[in-house]
Amino acid sequence: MDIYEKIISLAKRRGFLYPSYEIYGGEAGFYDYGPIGVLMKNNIENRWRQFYLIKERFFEISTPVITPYNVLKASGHVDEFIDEIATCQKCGASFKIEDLENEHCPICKGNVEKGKLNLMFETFIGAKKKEKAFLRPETAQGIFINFPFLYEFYRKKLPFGVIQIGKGFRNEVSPRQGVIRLREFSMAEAEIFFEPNNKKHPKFKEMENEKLKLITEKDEEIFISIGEAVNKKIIGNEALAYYMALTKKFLIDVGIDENKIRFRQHKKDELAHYANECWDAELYSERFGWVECVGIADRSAYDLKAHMEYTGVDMRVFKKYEMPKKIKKKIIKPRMDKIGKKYKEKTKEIIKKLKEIEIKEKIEKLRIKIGEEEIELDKELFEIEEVEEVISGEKFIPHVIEPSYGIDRIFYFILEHNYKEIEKEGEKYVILSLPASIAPIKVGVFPLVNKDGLPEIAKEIEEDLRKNNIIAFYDDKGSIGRRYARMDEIGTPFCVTVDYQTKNDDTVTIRFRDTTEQIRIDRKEVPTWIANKL
RNA sequence: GCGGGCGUGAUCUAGCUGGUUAGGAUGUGAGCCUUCCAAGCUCAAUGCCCGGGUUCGAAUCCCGGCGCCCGCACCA
Repeated sequence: MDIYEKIISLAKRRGFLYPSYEIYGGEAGFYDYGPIGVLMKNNIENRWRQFYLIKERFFEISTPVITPYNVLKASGHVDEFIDEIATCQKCGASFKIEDLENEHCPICKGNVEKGKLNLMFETFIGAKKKEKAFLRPETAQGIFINFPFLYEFYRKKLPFGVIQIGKGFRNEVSPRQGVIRLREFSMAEAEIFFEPNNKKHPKFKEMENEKLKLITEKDEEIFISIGEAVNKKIIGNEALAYYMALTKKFLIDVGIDENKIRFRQHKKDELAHYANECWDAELYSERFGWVECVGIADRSAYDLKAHMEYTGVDMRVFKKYEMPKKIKKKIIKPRMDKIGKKYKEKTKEIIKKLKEIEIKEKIEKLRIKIGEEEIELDKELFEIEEVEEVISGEKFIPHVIEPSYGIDRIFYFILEHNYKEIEKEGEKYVILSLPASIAPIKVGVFPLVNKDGLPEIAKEIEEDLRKNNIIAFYDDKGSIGRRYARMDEIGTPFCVTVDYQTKNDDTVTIRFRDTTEQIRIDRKEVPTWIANKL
């Protein structure tokens, strides 16, 4: 059995993960989180909030999974997600149609069959009059389309960030490798809006010495501080670099092995349609090699611009100059009475066109195009006037930096990186060395033996811990060693044991998962002691 | 999606050249025992992925589906 098989087996046996719909034969690309798995997944997401909501001061929103057609048409997903593919009927190989030179398979010259590959799940809104829709392929669009509200909420100041944790859906061609490639998955995304020419982060100074292992676009591997990487223009801007370093900190915090993290830059041809620079945090698996778990992308103005063009809603922000600029310019003042009389219903269109024309020199005649028709305006139909205009600022579409985390993959890697097998009296013994903050169950509470009032005291302690919002687990089955082993296997960091000494001096032992060492403390201090370790 | 391998209680597996009640280990439950690391004893529950075919008879052979794994393709 290799590490992946061991983990999947453990995960199923101990209630972390179950294959979805198993009694119906299973469904590829879907996994259920069991009782222990949900506790751990929630802990990962809450640690993520600790970083982004608490420390970065971003607010979280929650938007629908079902997304109308137009939204994803505008964002480019409808066109970019539905690939035209060709499949060879002879050898079975598939190609993108644009890679095909003629109607024959480039490998075996067999005939090809053309078809569509739809990566988004389709659905419909409404029972009678059906509007086409999709399950969202990313949570980000929900944030972008709320930009005008959010900009108002943040009192019209850049930069600001908005986060969302939720489900995303991609109808993968062939999902495999368990929770690594799912059709329905959890993602945690932050969208941070910047002025296009000022992608600096206020806390960059604190982070600039953080070192990252980078694989650049040219496939060079370097170990470099983010400060230096930005200086040398290896990473495009401070904001990207900051969130890369923050991502590393987060991953280590939730239990990822520091030596198994690297950041790989997307090459030009693998960039998503919306991104102009992207770094993936990749984690190393003994089974799968390096796997992308976080994408940190500079999406530029792509999304806001797309929604603005599609809906006509202004997604621009206004920035005041420090000193208002005064400029002189010539404008066209149309003689409305004359134009109206001459062109009647076309007047509106003509005025609109005139506003777009820039005047530099004196002119006698104006030529404009309305549809196919060319119209010439004589000089008695307009006047040229020189005016002084005060411009107090400018409007622009903000740029977006987006760290996007695949929660399920991180979940798997935490298990893999913390899975330890040791020998204990000749037998295989499994310990999951999860960080206390991530551990599904925080503390096991046991009576040393099942008599003489010890179980009652242990139950009181468990109750006491739960009153303090600590997930504690009471167990009196089997021997004490077996109970410790059960807790070690699901990563419970501490076990409290009530013994005969407890009856004399009201102290209990606390046993540490990774060292099996024990200390003795007053039983009343147990909840506070545990809480301080989480 | 194509090709190959595989599918036995919750887990790991024996059986698979067709033939009694499908065997073991781990785990689980009940009870006994037990003064700190998967001890022991007694008892119990839980299984041949689904469907069709061949046959007197299928876990076993054949076909289809589903799932898992590997390779190719795909992974915005």
